[in-house]
Amino acid sequence: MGFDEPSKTRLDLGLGISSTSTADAAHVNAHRFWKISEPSLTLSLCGGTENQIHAAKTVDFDDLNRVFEDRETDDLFRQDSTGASSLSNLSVKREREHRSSEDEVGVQRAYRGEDERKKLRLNKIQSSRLEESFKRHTTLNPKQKQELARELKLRPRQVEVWFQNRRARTKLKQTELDCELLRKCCDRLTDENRRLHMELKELKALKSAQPLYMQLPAATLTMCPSCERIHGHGRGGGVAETSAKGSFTISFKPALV
DNA sequence: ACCGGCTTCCGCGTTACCTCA
DNA sequence: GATGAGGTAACGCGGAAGCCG
Repeated sequence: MGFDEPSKTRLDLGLGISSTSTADAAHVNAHRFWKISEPSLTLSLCGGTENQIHAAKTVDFDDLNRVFEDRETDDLFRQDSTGASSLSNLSVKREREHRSSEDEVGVQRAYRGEDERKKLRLNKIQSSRLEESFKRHTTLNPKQKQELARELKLRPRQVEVWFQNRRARTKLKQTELDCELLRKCCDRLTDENRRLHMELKELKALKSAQPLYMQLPAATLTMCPSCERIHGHGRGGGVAETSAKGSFTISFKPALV
């Protein structure tokens, strides 16, 4: 299971979330997880309908190929066989700028009307395969990315973006769950607090209405058979003595250290 | 050992498109 | 058919980390 395995979100009462990096031999940069420490509330995001694999009935590879050919553009050629970028960061930025300037002059408008750059909707097979892969590992190393892209006839960039968005969705869902849990926790504590306040109030009322010996725990009270006095030994060495007939005296002796 | 540039990857915020009620 | 909401693919940006000269 991809996201419930590494993404254990810390959930202390202050919502202190710390991001930690974990080195992975295959992909050092890829594992930044939300770590949890005690006390923790581990939530399982797996299961449920979201991750249920869509039942794949038939595969129209011709359709897939058509889609692939339509989208086989810049990003595909940005990747060499090892998945390393062949364009420098500067080039990417320049390209971004170029694209945005193109958009300004109406190119974006143009492709919106054409099938070529219409937003791709991944089919069920692709989605389920990606989900399946995500369950195994929430990040991909370049090789995995390439293989998955080849298998699904997508550009590596698309696979990468899908994983990024998927992680974001997972995190969002986890945050929502955490919020819900915290809210419930807060409600519980509020109730408990209210109950304790009531209890305290009752005890105070009881205390002001009761004689002193009644306020002491029963185990600390002893009745003197000869004088019919009750002896209560307080914590600080103080002794409360109450006559069974009503009158009482309190005496303190220094506590032995 | 330290530094700066380059590259890659990621998270985050946002946009644009699609689907559905 | 029009519309608004929700889902999600894609983008842009900045930061972190590794590598290299």
